[in-house]
Amino acid sequence: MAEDLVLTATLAVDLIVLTVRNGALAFLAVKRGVPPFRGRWALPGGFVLDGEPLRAAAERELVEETGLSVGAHLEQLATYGDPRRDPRGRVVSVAYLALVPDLPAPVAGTDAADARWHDLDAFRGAGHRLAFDHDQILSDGLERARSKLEYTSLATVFCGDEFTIAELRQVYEAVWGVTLDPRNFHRKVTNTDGFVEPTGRTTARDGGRPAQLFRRGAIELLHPAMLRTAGA
Amino acid sequence: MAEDLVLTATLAVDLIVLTVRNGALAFLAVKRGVPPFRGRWALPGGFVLDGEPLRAAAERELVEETGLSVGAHLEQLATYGDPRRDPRGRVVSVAYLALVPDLPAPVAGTDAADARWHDLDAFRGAGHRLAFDHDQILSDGLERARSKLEYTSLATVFCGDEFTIAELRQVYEAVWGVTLDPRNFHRKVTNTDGFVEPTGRTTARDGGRPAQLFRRGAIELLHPAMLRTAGA
DNA sequence: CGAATAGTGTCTCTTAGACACTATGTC
DNA sequence: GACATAGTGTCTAAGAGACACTATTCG
Repeated sequence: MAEDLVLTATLAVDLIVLTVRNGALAFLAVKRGVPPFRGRWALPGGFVLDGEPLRAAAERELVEETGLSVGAHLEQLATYGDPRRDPRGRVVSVAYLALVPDLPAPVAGTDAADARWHDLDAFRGAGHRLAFDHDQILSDGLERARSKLEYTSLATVFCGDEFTIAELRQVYEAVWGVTLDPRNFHRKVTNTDGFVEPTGRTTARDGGRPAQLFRRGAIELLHPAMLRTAGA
Repeated sequence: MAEDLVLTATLAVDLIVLTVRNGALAFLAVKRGVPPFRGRWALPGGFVLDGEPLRAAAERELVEETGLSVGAHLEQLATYGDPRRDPRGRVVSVAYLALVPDLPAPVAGTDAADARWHDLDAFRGAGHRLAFDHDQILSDGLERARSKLEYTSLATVFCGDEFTIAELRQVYEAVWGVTLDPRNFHRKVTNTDGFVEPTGRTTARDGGRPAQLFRRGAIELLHPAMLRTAGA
């Protein structure tokens, strides 16, 4: 292996930030203010700095580009290193997946012309294309999120600190694109030890019988798993 | 973001190559022939070349260092980018996980003093430590393999082209470190459409009643999943 | 009151797991 | 024959899903 052939690449991080807004799955995008792909929507992200851990770079870039901070859940997704994925040269990007509750509107940072939440189905239905290979990255992140809802209690990170069972169900319905039976869902969630814990308080924000409020339980893995089967 | 602070890192790939030998889970290691960590066991891997896709680098390094080629299954695992993970400087490593059938002994390449299969439990039981952060990478790969056996048909890639149900069961037992009921396992596997397909041939290599031989089926995802619960 | 949402009871079907039993080879 | 491994039958318990029913609010 000749030393002069060894690659020194520019390292970037990109973020798939998912949330549930108005019952629909949404992701965070920034409109590029500089070339390449100027004016196109892209995932938030940017270059890793010298001496900076990858995860720290992801957190920093999110704040810089959108004014939001992650808090809830941030995990590494995958690394994208196709030699031609960036027209500027060899840029290898480590993608991170963040799942967050319904946050305020983002504020575009210096390199961005705009930043906002996009309803995922609407964005794709309109035929929009993200910059670089970000459509692929977004798809991979979405698939990771969908499958993690099955066997972990991660759905709770989409909710606020206190939430009703119905709100939690709407998370599953939005992420999986299915309709679940509210009664069976309620029993399943409340019977799984450690999934959610009652706070003792109630809310009537939905107009019917007041619902109990819950918070995240201690467990991370669900036994048995939630099933992605569609209901009525 | 000042341009002079942007990181240009050296990119590497490392491989966790797992197989089942003599009923035990084993991984492939090379003894380092050059500093740093000279003389220590490490995962096979090396630097990505200019213009080379990451996955191609993983395949190339495996052949160069051990004479083995992957064939069966190779997937990206995670990327390790701690600024101090390599004493030579900032080296970011993309780890790949390979699952292979029982292959011949590896042959050490030019940079390696030795290359061989290590029984995983014996290696750890003896208190050996891999170079760099490779213990962590190995653990992560192992955990990925363990969980993927649950919900995919990947266990079959540990077997040869034709295998008996008992051989497939031994894969699960070795990877999960449990004992499974042969009768229930047999029924479960053969009743899951597309998991394995009968070849019509039999073998008597284990001294009892001849067993039917099967090959991999078409499906990739198992419904319902295999459960990691220990049997008698 | 009706409408709406929260939550429980209960039935059926499928599957996991335990394990008795039968089948077919070698020695 | 004994022994070993392959494979089937059957029972029980638990969970998924369907859905009738009760509970508690608002207007």
